[in-house]
Amino acid sequence: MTATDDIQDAEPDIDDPGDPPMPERVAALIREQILEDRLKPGMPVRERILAKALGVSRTPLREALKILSVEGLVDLTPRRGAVVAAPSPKEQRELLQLLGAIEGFAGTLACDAITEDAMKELRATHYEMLAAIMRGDRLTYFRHNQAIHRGIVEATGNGVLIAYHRQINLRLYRVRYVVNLRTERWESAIAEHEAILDALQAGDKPRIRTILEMHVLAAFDQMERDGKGDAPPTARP
Amino acid sequence: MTATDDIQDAEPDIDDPGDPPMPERVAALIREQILEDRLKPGMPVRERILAKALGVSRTPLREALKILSVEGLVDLTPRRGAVVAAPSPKEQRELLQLLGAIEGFAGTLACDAITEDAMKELRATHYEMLAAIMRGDRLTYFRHNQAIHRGIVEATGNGVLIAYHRQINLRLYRVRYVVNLRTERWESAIAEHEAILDALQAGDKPRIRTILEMHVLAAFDQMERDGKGDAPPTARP
DNA sequence: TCAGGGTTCATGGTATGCCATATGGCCCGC
DNA sequence: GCGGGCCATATGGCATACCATGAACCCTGA
Repeated sequence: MTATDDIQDAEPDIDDPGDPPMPERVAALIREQILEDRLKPGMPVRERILAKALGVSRTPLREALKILSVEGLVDLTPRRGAVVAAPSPKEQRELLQLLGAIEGFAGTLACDAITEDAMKELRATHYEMLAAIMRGDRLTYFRHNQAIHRGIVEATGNGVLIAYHRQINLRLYRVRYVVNLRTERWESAIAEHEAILDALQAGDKPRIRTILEMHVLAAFDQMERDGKGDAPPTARP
Repeated sequence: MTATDDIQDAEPDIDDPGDPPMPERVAALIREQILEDRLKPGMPVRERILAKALGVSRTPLREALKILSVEGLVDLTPRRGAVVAAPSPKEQRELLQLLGAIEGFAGTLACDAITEDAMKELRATHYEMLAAIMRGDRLTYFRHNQAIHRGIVEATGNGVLIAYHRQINLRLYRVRYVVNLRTERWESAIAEHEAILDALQAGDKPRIRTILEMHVLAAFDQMERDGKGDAPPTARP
């Protein structure tokens, strides 16, 4: 199955001249395909074919690829085109470390900046997450889990922090998704989340920072131990 | 003076088909122009003119602009083209906060990871920085200052961390340059640097983190107090 | 003289065509 | 029979041409 077969049945064209520039719209579409795992890591992205599939020319598509390249979602090698980025375990761990550091720092800022309402919303999301666990709905659990982390960062009101957190999260989305799906450490994850929210409410900055920095890596190291069961890269020529 | 007048006397063309792809080379050139303040914040970047000045077509130039846009060095508005990014004071502070957070975290990692040689090299650079101060050579001081911070991050061996640190630093380069040129707090900056290196050698993680997180913001708040004397944006029609 | 509208020009956006190169298959020679 | 080199083809890279849109300027009428 080629990269294009996966995307063939997407919107045939996107000629809607809405506000956002076309390259960014194209980038968003490809991003989506990557996140949904329809474009799998290591899979080559063929310009002509994908451009035709999306109903755009090669020019905006190439610009979209440049965007995704800087974002770290695709690897652009000089004369060999673009392949969906397949972070090595080492790189995954580095990204998770950075993610943890950013969230930890955001936590300390959020201790001062978070509003009552936002705090309540986080608690509410936490309960929804618990509900999803009860139902064994791993996808919903994952979504709420992400929402909580995102919520903490957004509570800082630091737009730059939010943007970079989002970007790094994108690069890890697939990994984290797989991890969250396979890992059985729900109980400890829940405990950590509760500790995070408590520390946030109490304004205990060192504590929330420590927990958040460790929390993200925990699931990864769990996976490493399991033997990183993951779909192999390099799908096909 | 237009954006192109500034760049007119650059290399007439860059047809050297070296390894790095042309859009990245073009991006590097524009980056350089921005960092050297020849392309000033708020200044529009005209595709055709700049492309001709650089001896390339519009296509790779546009791709370069997309790269720089994701990096945050230029702002790309839908039908109005690209302008050199002019971070607001708020955004500058947010970026500095994030930079401090990354360096602080890197410091804690470096406590464990740094080698003897790297440590000695940092000390050496520190002394070179002191020498530059003695001579009143602000530019050299600035370079060595940056080198020390970069060195700490690089000592972690975390490639992702290094890359993001570099990127954020680029977005702030001009600002930090101006700040370092105007500020008179050399003494306290030196003291902080010495404290950083001591903490690093002693492996005092909480201390190095605290210092680094504050250190970067200090100069900025100094500038804020001075009344952010900076070249005004929006240079020409 | 000033204001409004229309026209024109320049600029960014997109599509397409040509070129160089990398890859895969095939043929020839050992 | 197997291996290496050559050729064909497809792919990415760049340049260019065309199109649509935004802005500035001028002309005209009040």
